Amino acid sequence: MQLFLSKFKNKIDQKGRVSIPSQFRSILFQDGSQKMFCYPSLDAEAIDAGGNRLSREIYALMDNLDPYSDEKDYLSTALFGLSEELRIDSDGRVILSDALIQHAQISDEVIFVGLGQKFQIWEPNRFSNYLQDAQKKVKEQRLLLSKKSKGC
Amino acid sequence: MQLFLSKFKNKIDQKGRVSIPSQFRSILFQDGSQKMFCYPSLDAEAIDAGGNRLSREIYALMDNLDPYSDEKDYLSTALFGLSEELRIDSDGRVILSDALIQHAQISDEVIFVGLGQKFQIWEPNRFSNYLQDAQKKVKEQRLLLSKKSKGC
DNA sequence: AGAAATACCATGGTATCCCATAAATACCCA
DNA sequence: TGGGTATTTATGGGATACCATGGTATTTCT
Repeated sequence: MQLFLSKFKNKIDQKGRVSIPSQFRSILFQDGSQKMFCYPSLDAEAIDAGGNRLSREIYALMDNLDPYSDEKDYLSTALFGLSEELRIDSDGRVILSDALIQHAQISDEVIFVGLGQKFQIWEPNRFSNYLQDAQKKVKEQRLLLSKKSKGC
Repeated sequence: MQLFLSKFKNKIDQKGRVSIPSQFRSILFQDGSQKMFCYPSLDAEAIDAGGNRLSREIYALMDNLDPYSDEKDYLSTALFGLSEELRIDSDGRVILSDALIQHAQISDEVIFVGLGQKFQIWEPNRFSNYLQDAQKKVKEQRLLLSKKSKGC
């Protein structure tokens, strides 16, 4: 099973096209789709994206919820209502929708960030801010882990 | 199980290629991958690297976290987003990414340092400084210990 | 017809492959 | 054991393939 790893900065051209990094593209093609499944991140100013595995995961998540709960209504709106399957053109590019671009505050450059099962698309400056927070969190987390292991 | 041991100094050529020491390379190939898994060291100006065993260790760490928590988002960004699997070419060389080079302040030479399960890649001067500090600390630690033992 | 989406083509830069060389190491056999 | 030969290894360079990106032409839909 291939994972989305590392990060790549790519440009958006005047037609709104942006190349999917070839490493990510080959993973998408592997699980059969010529599409990129994506939706606005629930808790970040970014776009969540992936292939068939991600969309199946989302479907499964919905199935497990109480059919008549507010939670389900909310999630299905937030995820299904706003999710899209972008066609990947013959040169490996997609065109992000206005809604996605607005959510992530993207202008003319984006960063693709691998998160294992999925990846995110960020406006570069916003991402570097988020990354700083993330690194801080990791160091704290690592302290926790080392304390645990020391626990005599 | 083979361990990464000893240290080796190698050059980075004009194309950015650097040979992985053959001893390390053969260990990497042993566990099946033609890739070198690596990421910026959390607490040093160096690159942490290894093979499949190391990457599996990292992935396992992620699997233990609640899939939809902020914590997991942060960690997967910092770990997956900053990790890379560098392809090892037919001559046993890799090309370090700009991000890794910048983190470790590398110019045209590097030192590979074996750490058992993994190894690190350092800019030579930084490594010798680090080594001196480490040795100093060991001596201080020893003085402390001997004082304590006298105290009884 | 006009606008947007799609297919197709061109290009510069970079990664990858392949080969050459020199130094170091391992090997072998008298 | 010593001396010479073969193999491995690090490194450099040329040729090729790939990739991100920009542009033009063609199709599609309203």
